[in-house]
Amino acid sequence: MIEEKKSLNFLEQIIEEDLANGLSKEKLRFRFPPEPNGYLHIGHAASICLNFGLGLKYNAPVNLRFDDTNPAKEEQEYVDSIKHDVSWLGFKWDQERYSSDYFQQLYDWTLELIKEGKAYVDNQTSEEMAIQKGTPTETGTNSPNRDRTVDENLDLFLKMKNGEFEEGSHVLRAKIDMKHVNMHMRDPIMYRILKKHHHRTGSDWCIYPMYDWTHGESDYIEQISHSICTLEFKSHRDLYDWYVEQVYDSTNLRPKQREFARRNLSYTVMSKRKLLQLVEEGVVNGWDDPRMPTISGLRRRGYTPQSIRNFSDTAGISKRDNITDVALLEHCIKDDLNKTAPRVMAVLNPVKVVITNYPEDKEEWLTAENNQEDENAGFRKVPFSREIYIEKEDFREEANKKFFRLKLGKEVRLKNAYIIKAESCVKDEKGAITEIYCTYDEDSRSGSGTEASKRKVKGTLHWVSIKHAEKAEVRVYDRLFTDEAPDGHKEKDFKEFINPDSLTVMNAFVEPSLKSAQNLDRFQFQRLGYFCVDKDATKNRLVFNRTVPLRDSWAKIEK
RNA sequence: UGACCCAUGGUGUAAUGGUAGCACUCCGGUUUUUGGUAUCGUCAGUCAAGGUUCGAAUCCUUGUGGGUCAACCA
Repeated sequence: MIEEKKSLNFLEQIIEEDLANGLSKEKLRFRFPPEPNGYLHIGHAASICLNFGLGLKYNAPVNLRFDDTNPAKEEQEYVDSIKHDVSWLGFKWDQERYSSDYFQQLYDWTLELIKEGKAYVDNQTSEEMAIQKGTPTETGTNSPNRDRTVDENLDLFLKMKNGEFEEGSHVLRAKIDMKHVNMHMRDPIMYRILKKHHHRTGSDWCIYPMYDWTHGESDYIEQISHSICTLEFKSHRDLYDWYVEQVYDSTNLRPKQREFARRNLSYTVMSKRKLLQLVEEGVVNGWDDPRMPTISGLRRRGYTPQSIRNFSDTAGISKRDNITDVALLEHCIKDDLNKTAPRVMAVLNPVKVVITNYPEDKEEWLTAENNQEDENAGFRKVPFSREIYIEKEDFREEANKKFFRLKLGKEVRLKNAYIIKAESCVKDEKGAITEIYCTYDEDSRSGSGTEASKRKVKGTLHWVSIKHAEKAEVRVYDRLFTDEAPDGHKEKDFKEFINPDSLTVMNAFVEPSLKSAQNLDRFQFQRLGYFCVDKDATKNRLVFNRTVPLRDSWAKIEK
């Protein structure tokens, strides 16, 4: 047996190294730490798949921790949607935690720090403090309040906590080093006054800890072995370590922050701010608009959890800036749906075909295979009659040999039905074809086993019987932006690249078996693509979203 | 005029001192009652220059290019 060794990404290598250096496997613990102030997107999915993937790989617990230290922006609604998205992706967290669970512990530790002379209250304006902070190339200068006595600091901090000061008037700062080369180490703010209602702690607090003071300590409290975040936090690592050092007890594990590059996707934007802009300005119809790269958008678009997980695994993890081709994501969903989606027939752009030698009042229910990629998928019945719809693009009066479809005097196979030959057509005053007259070969019924049924004809078309067809609204989506990196242009706003044709609504006809389709049911409309039922559908109105089209090599030949 | 991070085909990633591999995309062949799928194949890469070494994508130096860092955001 050949043991194929799968290569490790750089984070797994770090973990393996730690294990080799004596860290016991039981101590491995991870977390996914979203801030509940927005919806998750495909970039978050990369982080979710990474952290939960490590949990699965090492059989280690993974906490879902909401980083809720800013009551001004955070809401229960986001907590709910995040939990839904993570579950939908198929991951199970060990514990559901909130940074706000640790407010008291953080406060107690802060008192200790103040007593040790490692933190002080500053009541300058933010402008004054910003000036003293210096720049990346110039060192900072000390605050005039830096040398307050411990008693003074304790007293002022207590007053901050008790709500005796106005918002913005005082902050608590860690006393580190205003000349430090890393700006985050220049006496960072630990607490600010915010007299706001918190979604979990209500009005218990009017001081709230900042991210840096909270995150590492939360990791420490939960004993997270590897705290994985994106690269922009790299320079926070010094501070993360400094804070953890203040409370670290050597009988415990010291968490380790490591950073990876966030995942970018071509032809879209990923920042919460820009996504929000698209929603607020009505470019899209909400966070779950199927054109959005949000998890909820992808879900509504018809993406499966498995396809998103496959995408994350295939795209991998590294430390370099990247723009992953959206074609890879599309490949992953096609690959998944090809194996699982039932095939059905739908005509998006219909033209009427009359089969002149088929009896007026006859109808047949023909047998159709649900999915030839899945032998357990079974069969269904599809009605056939004298008048059917086919796609307009599937007929031409004349065409060259490369056109395998219907043309005058030539034959094609109707999928699961008969071979027909086009005899004539009718056009309106503008020259558009309105009706096609065909004859059929009665002996050629699919699956009948006759000689005629086995005849090789080059083209096979999908169709629906007019009198049995269901009407359906079909929403055909294209990429939201016309540029591969819409926010990668310094001189141009990303909205200049919005694709005006990202949504086309079509009035389609679908086979009757689709009448009972439920929200999120996924299908392959044969020869067209993968589609799923949209939440806008009702009992009396079918609505489908096109998830992704099938590969279309004919379109290429045509060019 | 700083510190730190990064640099492998068009894209995303492997190879951690010993044959530059995989996936996507593109292009072509075969099969096909989906111009789908499957399958076979083609094109295509180590940022540059030095150095160390029998041997460098890998180690060192210097460049070049890209990114990050100065919210009472996370």
